[in-house]
Formats: sequence, structure tokens, C-alpha cells
Amino acid sequence: MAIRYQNVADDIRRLITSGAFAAGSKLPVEGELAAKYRVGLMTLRRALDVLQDEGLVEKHHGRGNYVRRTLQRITYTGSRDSGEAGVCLHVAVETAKVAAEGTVSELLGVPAGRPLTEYTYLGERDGLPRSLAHVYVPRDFDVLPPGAAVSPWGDDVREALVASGVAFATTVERVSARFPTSEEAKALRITARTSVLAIERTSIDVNGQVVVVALLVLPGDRAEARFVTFSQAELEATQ
Amino acid sequence: MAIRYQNVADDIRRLITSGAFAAGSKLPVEGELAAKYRVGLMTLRRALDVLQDEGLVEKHHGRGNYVRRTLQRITYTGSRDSGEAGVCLHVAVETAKVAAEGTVSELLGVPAGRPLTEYTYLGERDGLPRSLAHVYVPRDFDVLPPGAAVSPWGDDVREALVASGVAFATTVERVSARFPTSEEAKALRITARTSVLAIERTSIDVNGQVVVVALLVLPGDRAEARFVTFSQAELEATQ
DNA sequence: CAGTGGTCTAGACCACGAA
DNA sequence: TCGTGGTCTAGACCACTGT
Repeated sequence: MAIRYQNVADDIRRLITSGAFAAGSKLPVEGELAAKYRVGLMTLRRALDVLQDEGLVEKHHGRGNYVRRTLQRITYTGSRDSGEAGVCLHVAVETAKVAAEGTVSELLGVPAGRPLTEYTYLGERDGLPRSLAHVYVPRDFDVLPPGAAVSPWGDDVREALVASGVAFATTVERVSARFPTSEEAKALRITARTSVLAIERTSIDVNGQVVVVALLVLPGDRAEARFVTFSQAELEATQ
Repeated sequence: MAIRYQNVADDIRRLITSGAFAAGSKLPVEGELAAKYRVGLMTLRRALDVLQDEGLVEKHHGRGNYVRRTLQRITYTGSRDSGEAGVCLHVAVETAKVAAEGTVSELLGVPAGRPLTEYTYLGERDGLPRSLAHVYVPRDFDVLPPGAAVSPWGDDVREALVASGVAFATTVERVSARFPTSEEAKALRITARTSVLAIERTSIDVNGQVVVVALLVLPGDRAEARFVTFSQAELEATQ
């Protein structure tokens, strides 16, 4: 049997992708749409939920439902190919003194309560936040926070560490897809139902010591991550 | 004002995390729960939707709602650190002759319609599918499909290509978080609301030719991807 | 205040799974 | 077949936004 909210969603999706409902424009009010499709309000709203999850529609309480503008995606370019083509994000940084705790304390291999410096990076473009990064460094490695950040991934912390004599050996990036915490959703201005790319990056120096941990969160519908690997032969050729 | 479905979700969540509702056990039927919390059925179901999205509850049409068992995660280990610690997945492979189309044709840099060989890998553990991979090779490079696959990511196709003389240069992996297509959801036995990690891997040979494209889909709640980078110094040391 | 979406209900009927 | 969850409705009332 045909499921009505799916049928309605299919038709509205068609109208959007065909351009009958222009990007950025306001959709008819829910009552009108419900009448048009001869379904109840709940059913129509369910159809809009489907489209919202697909990223086609934005709902604004008290204002109306809108066709979402196509979002340009940003790319997180792993730790290696630093020859990244313009990320072009406006980046805001905040610094805080915090105590090691939970995952961070575990990843850094330091006991809970150990003093850390936390850098919070928020990358924006077109007035919309696109990336959120928390970078943690043990207080010992006290790094001067550069006034203006260039990389939304906290690479300047890394560079500052290199400048102060740290020799990096290995970087491990664990990537997962999940739903945002309420704080992340608020910071990135996404709904709790938008999936995010979560990247946990640990950098280890030549002594086997974890010197910096970065936790990145990218909205799934506006970002992707890219990792490039060169074969052994290729690496030798460039040397 | 307190939102009732959130209150109900909060209480059931407490009962689950405190162990009052044991992992794997069946929840009371929806009618009972609705009566217990003195809410309508729709409201109760909305609360369960919240918990389902959080991965705490599994809903089974016609059977009941269950407290989800903690899921062991599997790890996709990039293309490089092939020294992966036991993936331990049972892998099933299917081979098909297909025509290049859409994304695949674009990534391979061949015109649409060009004959390709498609390998479909389904990785399972504990009777549950955990990974889905589609690997595409131009028909020219006809590779003998090995009877039993070892890698759920299609690495044996890659190895077969190496054995037949292909020299790989660079591998690019694009990672994104999104919702599954209905086909993916069916194959992985997840709901349309579980986010997935989508990995698009292209391998280029020394002539700059894309020789193999792999599209991987991992259920976000049961998998993660790991990428390891070694510093230049580290690489030289191992040579 | 008017317009719009968000929450909630009670009850009808459909679809799935297991016995 | 029976018990279960899934879909759907009509209508009430609440909450947010802009004038």
C-alpha cells in the first residue's frame, strides 16, 4: 500500500527539484498544502519532516517552511595533504584553561584533572557555522595562541608546537557518523536530526607521547573529509 | 513548558541506562507505556522515536520494542595501514557486469555506458550486516574474482590488479555523513534515520588513470573509519 | 494581535510477525 | 488468528515571529 506521507513528500520533492518551488522561497502554509493533498495536518507535517531530513526544506517555527538553498560543502583535508585548495572559512578562536576529563584525558594519556589548554575553533561561511573544533594541549606545552587563526582544524596549534621543537611522528584520525549533542547542534545551528561527521585526531611525537588531541565536528550536509594516500613508490619519487 | 514526549523519553532513557530495562529485553507494549505515563499513543511513540535515534531502542513492526544491546563497532582502516588488527567480518561477494553510470562513470573518468565489473561486498558479524561496498573496475582490467573474499572493503580486487601489473600511485578517500538510500538501509538492515559513513575511494595508477573506484557505506552506529598518517621522518626511518 | 508551526489527544484502520 | 507496531484523521490548544 502506498504510504501517504511518502507520496506527499515525493510530490513536494519533485516540485522543489524541478524548480516549481524556488530555492529560498517560502512554501505554502501547512494548512494549504494539507488541503491540496487532501491529507491531515499531521500527515503533511510528517512529509515535511522527511524533506527536512533530506536537507531540502527548512522549518521555522512561527515563520514558515522554506526551500533550502543549495549548500556549498566544505572539505576537511586530512592532516597530510596540507596543499589544500582554499578552505575559505572565517575562523573564530577561543582559548580556555580546562582540566583533563573523559575521552580527552584518555586520548592524551594523562590523568583526569591534569591542566590543559583548550582551543575552540568555529569556522563560518556565508554567516553559517560549518565546523567546530576543540583542540587540547597539555599545559606543559604552553603555546602562544596566535591572534587570528587560519585553519579551522586547529593546524596553527600544531605548527606552533613544531616551532617550539615538537617532532611529530604519527597522526591518527578516527572518523564516525553520529547525531550531534545538543551543544554541538546549537553551535553549528543544525537540528538534532542532522548527522555530523565526527573526527577525533591524535598526534603523536617521536617519543610516543600524544601531544595534541583535536575533536572536530562537521555538519554532515555541509561538509566532507578527504584523505589522500600516496604509494611508497610515489613518495620516494617526490623526495 | 515541559514537552511531554521529551519527559517520557527522559524517563525511559533513565530506566534503560540504570538497568531497570535490561539490554536486549522487550519493552512493555506501547499501550501500557502510554497509560503509565498518561499520554496519548502518538506522544509515546514520539518519545520512542527519540530513543531510537539515540540508538537506545530498536523497534520491530509486529514484534515489539526492544532495548538495544551495545553494538560492537567495526573499524574501516583506510587504504594505507593494511596492518589492520582483525576485522573479523564474514564477507559475501557478488560479481556483476554493469554499464558505467553517473557518479561511478565520472569518478572513473570513462563515458557512461562503458562496461564495468561490479563487485558487491557485504560484511557481517553476529548475523548483522556491518558494511556494504561496491567496487567498480573497467572491464578491460578484467580481474578474476577470488572465490572467498578476505577484506570487506574490496582490497582483494586491488591486490588482484597489482598482481596483474597495475602500479598504484595515489588513493583518495572522501568521507561524508548522510542518511542511507532505501536500498542501503535494506541491505544493512538499518532504518532510514540511522546516519551512515559514506566513503568514496578512488585509486589512481602511475599513469594518472583511475583504475578502481569503491563506494563504501558503513552504518554510523556500528562503524568508524581510521586514517593513520606518518610524518616524512617516520617514513624514511622505516625504509 | 494575527499568522504560523509545534504538541497532544482519542480513536479508526492497516501491515507485519509469530504461533 | 492474534498481538504488535505503523499510518492517518480532525480538532484543540500552545509557542514563536513579526507587525
